[in-house]
Amino acid sequence: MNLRDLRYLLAVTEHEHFGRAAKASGVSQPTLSVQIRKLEDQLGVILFERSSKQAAPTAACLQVIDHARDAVAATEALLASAQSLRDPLAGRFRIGIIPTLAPYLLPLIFAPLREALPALEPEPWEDQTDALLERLRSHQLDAALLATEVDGPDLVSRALFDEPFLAALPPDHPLAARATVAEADLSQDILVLSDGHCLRDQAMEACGQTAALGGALRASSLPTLMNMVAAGYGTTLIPGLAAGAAQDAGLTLRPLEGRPGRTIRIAWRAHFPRRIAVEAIGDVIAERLSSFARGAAAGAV
Amino acid sequence: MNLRDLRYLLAVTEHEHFGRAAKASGVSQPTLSVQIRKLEDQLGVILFERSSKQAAPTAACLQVIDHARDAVAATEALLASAQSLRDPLAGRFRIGIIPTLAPYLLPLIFAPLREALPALEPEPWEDQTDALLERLRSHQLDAALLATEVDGPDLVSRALFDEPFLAALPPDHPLAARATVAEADLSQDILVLSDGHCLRDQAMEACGQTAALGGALRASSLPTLMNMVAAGYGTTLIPGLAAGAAQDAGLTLRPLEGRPGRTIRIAWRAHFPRRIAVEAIGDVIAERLSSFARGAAAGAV
DNA sequence: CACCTTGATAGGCAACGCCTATGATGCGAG
DNA sequence: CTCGCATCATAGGCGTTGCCTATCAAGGTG
Repeated sequence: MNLRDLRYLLAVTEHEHFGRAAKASGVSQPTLSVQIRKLEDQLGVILFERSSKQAAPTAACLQVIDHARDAVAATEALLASAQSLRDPLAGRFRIGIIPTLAPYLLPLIFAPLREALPALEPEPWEDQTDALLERLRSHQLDAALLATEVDGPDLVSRALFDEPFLAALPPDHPLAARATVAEADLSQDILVLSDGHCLRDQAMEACGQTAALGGALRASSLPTLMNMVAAGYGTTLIPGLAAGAAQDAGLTLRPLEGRPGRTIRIAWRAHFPRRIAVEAIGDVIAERLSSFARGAAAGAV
Repeated sequence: MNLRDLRYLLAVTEHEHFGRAAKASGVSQPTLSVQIRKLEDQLGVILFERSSKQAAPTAACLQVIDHARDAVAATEALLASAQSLRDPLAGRFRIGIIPTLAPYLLPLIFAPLREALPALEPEPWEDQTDALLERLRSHQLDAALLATEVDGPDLVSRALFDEPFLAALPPDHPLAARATVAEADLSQDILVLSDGHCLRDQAMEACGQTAALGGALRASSLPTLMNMVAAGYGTTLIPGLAAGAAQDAGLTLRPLEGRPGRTIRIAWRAHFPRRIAVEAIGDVIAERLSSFARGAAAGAV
């Protein structure tokens, strides 16, 4: 059975006339006769009572036609639904973002995203790198903004911008007197985030593996960490985009010698079909952050 | 777009795997690949994210698939509905019956009909001949039991049995003394039915056109007519099947000389597709009434 | 590095749907 | 009563489509 046949059935039922139904369906009358006849054979039921005047739907036809209408309506709804999904730059887009980036990046890119991709409905999802990768691989996310390279061959990524690290100090800390700070100097009393944050690993790598082992306090979030530094418990290393928040928290910031930092990347599944949307989002973020990267580089000199 | 494609879509979505979906659909994997690809082109939407491991439905696919399910379900409902309508001897059968026949015939044929055609659901409709013919022509009836020939070429009929007329008299009527009655004798004080009843015309024809002109009383139904006769207002002519009811009403019945009567026919549209059901019903009625016809003939001797 | 699995592609074949032309039937007007 | 005009059905030819098998390309795994 074919949807075309059901449309023919609806047409003949509506017109009660093969010729007019054929014209309305855009086919010839014999075509309609043959197809309706086939349908009748398949169903084992006479659908129309033919006479030289008209083709009257039988009771069986009237009982069957509601289902035909349902089927045709469903396929038309399907088509309409597909129509609205055609634009890869439109619709829901679930994007994961790591916690040390989300609160500082999202406010910067919301407006540009809305302007560049007005039909896109980004749904941010904040979690740590491993969780994001798992959700990405299980199709629960469309893309993710990370500060690390992605492994496996099933995922690919593209660098969007470099985010320098800054030394964050209590205002009365000895290092606050310097214009720039060496990473090694921080390692003495550096505080880091709790397990799972990529920033924790990056900070420890930048300042030497043994750093922070003495610190029993491990903040579960960047704001917490900044408050702990402000309270004088030690120093830390913060990503550049959090500079404003750090200053609001009363921290003193200093560029790091050698300008260490992390690269923010957008990652997606290699076979993800809306790659166009991924690239477009990447473009918007890279464009928006290009001035930031330059400014940070300038400030570090 | 084709229903087959929608089934393929459902299969791949269910299995998330082209090979297994192909096997489940009873086609080869390339067939499925090509058809799904075509569907994607038609819809302008990527439905599956292919990898070497699996074919994961995209968000667009998941949004579209409900409609596909609806369409497939509707066509299956259609098929099931048609299945149940396949037997022309099953289901509703709207049969018109004239009022001077219905109350006396129906009790006789209900049981035989039920036995011979257990799946048939007869729906009797009682009305006068003209109304029945109109409803028959407008497809509001499937067949009609009449006492007249049908005109036009769009209707056909088949005789089922002959129903003799009987003279119905008040017990104290002079004619009640005779064993048989001549029609001409009745015309003096015959009472007839109101306009529209074919029995009225037949009675008047049997007894001469001018008969009953003097009678201002024209009963609207046969029971009324019989009661009027019983009350002594005159005589009448009743169809044989009503004999029992007439006797119950206290009338004296006498055979008519020359054994006039009417032929009960079943009529239907020439193109009516359930002719088999019509014939089957006709067979049952003719069979049931064959003994009656013989008995009536015997009684008239 | 070979092998296995995945989905995609190519070529050939049969079936199907469509067309035009024609037939059969019924109805109405002259 | 017959001719003409409707109706729907049938026949033959043609192009498209869907399907198959065989093969390819890519990824992952021993």
